[in-house]
Amino acid sequence: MAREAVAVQPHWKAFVSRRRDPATKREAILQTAAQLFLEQSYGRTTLNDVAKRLNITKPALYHYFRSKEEILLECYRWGTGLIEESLTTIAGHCGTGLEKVEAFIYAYANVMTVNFGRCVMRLDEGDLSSKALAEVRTYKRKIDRRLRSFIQEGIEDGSITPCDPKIAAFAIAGAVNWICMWYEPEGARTAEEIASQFAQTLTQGLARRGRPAPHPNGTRKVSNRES
Amino acid sequence: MAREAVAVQPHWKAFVSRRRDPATKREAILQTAAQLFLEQSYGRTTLNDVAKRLNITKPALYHYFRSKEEILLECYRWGTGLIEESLTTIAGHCGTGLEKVEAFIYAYANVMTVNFGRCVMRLDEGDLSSKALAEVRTYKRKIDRRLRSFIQEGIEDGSITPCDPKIAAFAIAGAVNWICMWYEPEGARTAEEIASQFAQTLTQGLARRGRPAPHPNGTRKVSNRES
Amino acid sequence: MAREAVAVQPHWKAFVSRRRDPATKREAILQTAAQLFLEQSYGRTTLNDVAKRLNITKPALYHYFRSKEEILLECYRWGTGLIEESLTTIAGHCGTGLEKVEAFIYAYANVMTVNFGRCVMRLDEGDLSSKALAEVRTYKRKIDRRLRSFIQEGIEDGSITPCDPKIAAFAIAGAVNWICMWYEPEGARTAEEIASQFAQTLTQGLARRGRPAPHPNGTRKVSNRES
Amino acid sequence: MAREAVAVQPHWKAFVSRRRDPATKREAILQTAAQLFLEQSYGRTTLNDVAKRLNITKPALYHYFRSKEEILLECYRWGTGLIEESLTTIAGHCGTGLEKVEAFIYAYANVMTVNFGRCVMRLDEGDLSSKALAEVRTYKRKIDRRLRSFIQEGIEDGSITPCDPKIAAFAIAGAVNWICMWYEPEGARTAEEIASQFAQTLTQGLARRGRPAPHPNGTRKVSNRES
DNA sequence: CATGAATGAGAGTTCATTCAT
DNA sequence: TATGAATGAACTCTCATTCAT
Repeated sequence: MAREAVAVQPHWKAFVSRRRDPATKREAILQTAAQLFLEQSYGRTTLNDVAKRLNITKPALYHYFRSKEEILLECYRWGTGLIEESLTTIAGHCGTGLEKVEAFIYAYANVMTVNFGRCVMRLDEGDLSSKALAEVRTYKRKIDRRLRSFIQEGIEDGSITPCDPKIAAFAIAGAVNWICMWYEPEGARTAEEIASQFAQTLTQGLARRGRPAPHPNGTRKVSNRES
Repeated sequence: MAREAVAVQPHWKAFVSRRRDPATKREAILQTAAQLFLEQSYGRTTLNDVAKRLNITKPALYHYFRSKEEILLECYRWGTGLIEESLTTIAGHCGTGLEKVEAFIYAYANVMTVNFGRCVMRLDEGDLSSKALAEVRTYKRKIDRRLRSFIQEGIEDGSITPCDPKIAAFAIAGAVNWICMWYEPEGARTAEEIASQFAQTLTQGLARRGRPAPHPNGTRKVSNRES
Repeated sequence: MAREAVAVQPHWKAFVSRRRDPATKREAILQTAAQLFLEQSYGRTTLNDVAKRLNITKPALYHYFRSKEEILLECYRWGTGLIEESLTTIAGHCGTGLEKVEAFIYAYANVMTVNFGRCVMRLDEGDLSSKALAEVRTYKRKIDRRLRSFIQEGIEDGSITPCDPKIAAFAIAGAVNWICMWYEPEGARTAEEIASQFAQTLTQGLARRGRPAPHPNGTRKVSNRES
Repeated sequence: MAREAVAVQPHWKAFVSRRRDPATKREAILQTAAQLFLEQSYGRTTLNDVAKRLNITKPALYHYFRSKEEILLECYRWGTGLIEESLTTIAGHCGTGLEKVEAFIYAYANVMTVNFGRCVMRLDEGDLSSKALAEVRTYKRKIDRRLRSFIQEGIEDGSITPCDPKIAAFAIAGAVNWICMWYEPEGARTAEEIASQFAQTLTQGLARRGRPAPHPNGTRKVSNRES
């Protein structure tokens, strides 16, 4: 993957020669910016930081992007693009609703471990202009709707326990989105391990199967749901 | 609760009289700041914004806080305080591990619907100085360990399916934390409804009980984990 | 006049004390800026130049004006204000059209010798935003219409030779506006001398009275107006 | 005239073929620059703007001109050249001083309707380096002296009313220079119409002939200058 | 105490100008 | 030759922070 290649060969190498593919340079800038945004927050990342890490000067960035915000927006676009891509693949595959949800969790979890994916969920939307915000919101809503539709399918085909698809989708999305907050590329678990464990936990639930659900007495308000 | 009172009586009223409890004023500032941080991001919120909304002047803020960052840090402290409080209550209660987890979800979900709680999870930690960051991280870690210990208890007392408590805790925490991203005080669902639905979904899982777990063949990457 | 007072006591003195009339300071800034705009052009005048000449710092200017352009616009407003003022006075006075035109020339010429007046005519309108430009244009058009109406009156009451009021107004306005280009406060002629000579030249014409006016017959370039 | 030809065939066409007279290209650049300087002011016109309108790249400009300022200076030179040209012609023609002044007005007015001429009078001299400024001032002074000498001649030969030639020259020059501010090539009046009307107004004056000059009593400040 | 005024440091952005190909 | 890429210098503007009253 290009991503890996770039990781191996640091981004600033894209700028050693003047005659290098501009698209490569553009991506190098985005990668670097995304990383810095995640490390220090968008607000504290200056264009100088970005430039310095790429061994170029600040105005050089303006050959590739019109403004700092455009860089931010492109990170969002790239990230949501990654997600949509896998969603489309999943939606096309046959399978029960539950299977689709599992596949969603798996794919999504993987995206959350790469910088662009993390940007989408971690960066503060308040830093986008209202126009850009609208665009990003549209992407996110599309993703959310997809997940809900999978759950709905599952309820209809009997693979998923009847529930409010909206809330269930939020729970799942939340769990998976959160990965971007604690995942560390150098950490003990691979992205795949995390992804499959998440699929397991969220679809099967925490409660032990084969015995009656426990009596939730004592827990103040938890709805009684046992048989 | 003070919080509710303040909501009814807007924060700036705390400053109408010179003879008002300084602690009240301090809290009013924090509440206002927290709200603005959530609305516009920390970076885009100026102390002028805060002051203006409170009908006071900027330097007046410096009577109550040493710096902008201190305000931010106090928001974090207040939010984590709310969480710890309920955790201690829960830990003291008897019950199975699963029950404790349920109670945790319920309590946590509620905290995520108030501004200070949302700040803890939504604001970008990159805006904290490294010292303050260390402090906040300590709080968060403590919360995370508590949740893991509940899960561990549950595994040991048989109420929870054997699993990696770390990952399970992340899944649950993620789902619940995410509430702060989409919850709207004026929305259709009350905080309590959300909380109990979440407890349900996360403990029981999505998959329908009483039938064999579905065959996830065909779904590209989902690891085959049953039988 | 305030203007004179300020000239005697240099503008930066307005800033020696922190507690000075803000309006005075605002005007001091405007005066200084106007002078610099005339000396170096708007584009080459930096806010630092303005600040330095006033012995204050750059951001202090932003206490009194929202932007550099606002300073420019205010110069225009002040200048056009001076003109309008005298126009209104003149219009009210009785007298033939020609007398009004003379009075106009006289008053206008005087305005062209003070900085704000010079700004109105010398600075490049291209440096105004389109909104501000519209405003300024409105002012200028009003002035122009006034002059034309005086000429029209004169034609009607017989004090002015029949002619196209539009062109005549342009000729007069041009001659007088141009003063701002060559007038030097320290120069040999006082503003009043200039003003009255102009009134003379423009109303009576260059040509010696008492002999027939020459024939400007349609001849394009140098008219051959023989013997 | 080259000027006309270029107007018909837009300037950028000069660059369609590589084998084109470099002088033609140089002029095309100047024409385009002059136009932009007049449209947007020198300060706001970037070399990119110029290049874009000519469909060439920015560094290409540097083949023909050493710097942006050189372009500006060349515009001035071209414009003053046009004026001098006609002045020499006029000076050579026999005729009274008044006739020469008329011819001057006529010729000058025409120059003020073409871009290079307008540049000379409209652009802010503050944008020139001091060296270039000195050069331009020399040109302008020469023109001014010429006009004054015509007036002086007229006074001596009796065709012009005795007056201060300096002031009179300023009045005339001002009126005519100002044309560059309001003249629009597409406007209702042709350059020639304007020119001859101006000659009329300025030489004959506004005041109606054949009756005594009016009594300017009542007009506040007008000096009483009649007998 | 509280405030209007002021500041220093730094951000994003622009642009004339020059390499390097 | 002619150009895309890069730069350095500068400018406007912002904001947390602190005097001075």
